[in-house]
Amino acid sequence: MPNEIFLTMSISMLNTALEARVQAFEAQVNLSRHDIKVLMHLTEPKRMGALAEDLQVLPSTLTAVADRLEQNGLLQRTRDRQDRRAWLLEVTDAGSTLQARARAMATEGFRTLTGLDTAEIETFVNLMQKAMNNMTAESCLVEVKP
Amino acid sequence: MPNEIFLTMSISMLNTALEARVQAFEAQVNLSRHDIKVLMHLTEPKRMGALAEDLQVLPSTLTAVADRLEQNGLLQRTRDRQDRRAWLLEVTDAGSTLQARARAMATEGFRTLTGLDTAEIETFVNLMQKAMNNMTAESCLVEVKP
DNA sequence: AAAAAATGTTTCATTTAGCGAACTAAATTC
DNA sequence: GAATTTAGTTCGCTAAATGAAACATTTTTT
Repeated sequence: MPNEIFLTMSISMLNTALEARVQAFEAQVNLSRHDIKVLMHLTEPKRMGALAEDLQVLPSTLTAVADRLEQNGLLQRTRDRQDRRAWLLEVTDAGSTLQARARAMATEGFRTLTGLDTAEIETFVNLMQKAMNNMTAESCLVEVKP
Repeated sequence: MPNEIFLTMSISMLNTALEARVQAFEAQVNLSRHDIKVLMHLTEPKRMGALAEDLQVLPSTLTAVADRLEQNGLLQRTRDRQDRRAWLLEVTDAGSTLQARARAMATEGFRTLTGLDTAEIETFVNLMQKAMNNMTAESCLVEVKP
């Protein structure tokens, strides 16, 4: 099996396992794992469109998610002063608290699941940083559009 | 941001991007990307239950997928001689051909998307091998069950 | 040996998540 | 100023997954 295929399949399986581990947390915070994932991507205030791009979904997909997170007091929508069509999504204090809990859980989960040590994790980070840079700089993502 | 969080998010984004690249192929072969993913996991004959475990879904999820792949002549179901309740899924010649095409496409896609060179890919494989071994040996996957 | 429990897969109703066209309002282009 | 494009929402639709129940078979218990 070519290395790239092994990696593609392994990445998928690891991703699935990491997402599955969010299951217990879902019940605790009354959010779906997709909602949690969206919240975790809000490391800074972002426009709906930019967030959709990050997550590679259509903006219409995020409307309901933003509604739920807003209703749960975890984020707030504010108009972008530079373009009154646009909304900025910003995490609230409650949202930050939840993000911190989710990060702690995910950090521990990642280690438990993969069994990688600190040096290996740093190597992994270097590889993924290069991959992420390549994905964005080269604009070789498949653009999500209708 | 802790390394583990960066990795968790990057793995998710890379996985999404890899899956998105299957889109053109879907139209060519008249299968959904989920069907293609299931087919690609059949590197050897497997039981429905084992395949479900690999993919971390319930067996009921795979019934319709197996139906479509069988109807397309890409796999066949045979009874497991060791347990007549169980079905073995085995890729047909046509299925192997499609797998080969998908592998070629995914191999090229992986390189293009990540920009990683051969040495980096080998490092990545070592890390992922350790992670996969840990995931299965430690039985620390969240068991998928109703 | 018979009965009970467990397992493997399917069926089918339900839920969830995403798409995509159409819409409104705002910005940009001509 | 008018036409075109963009940002996000609405809403109908589809696909994918769950999960309980059913059936057949196997395994375990009595």
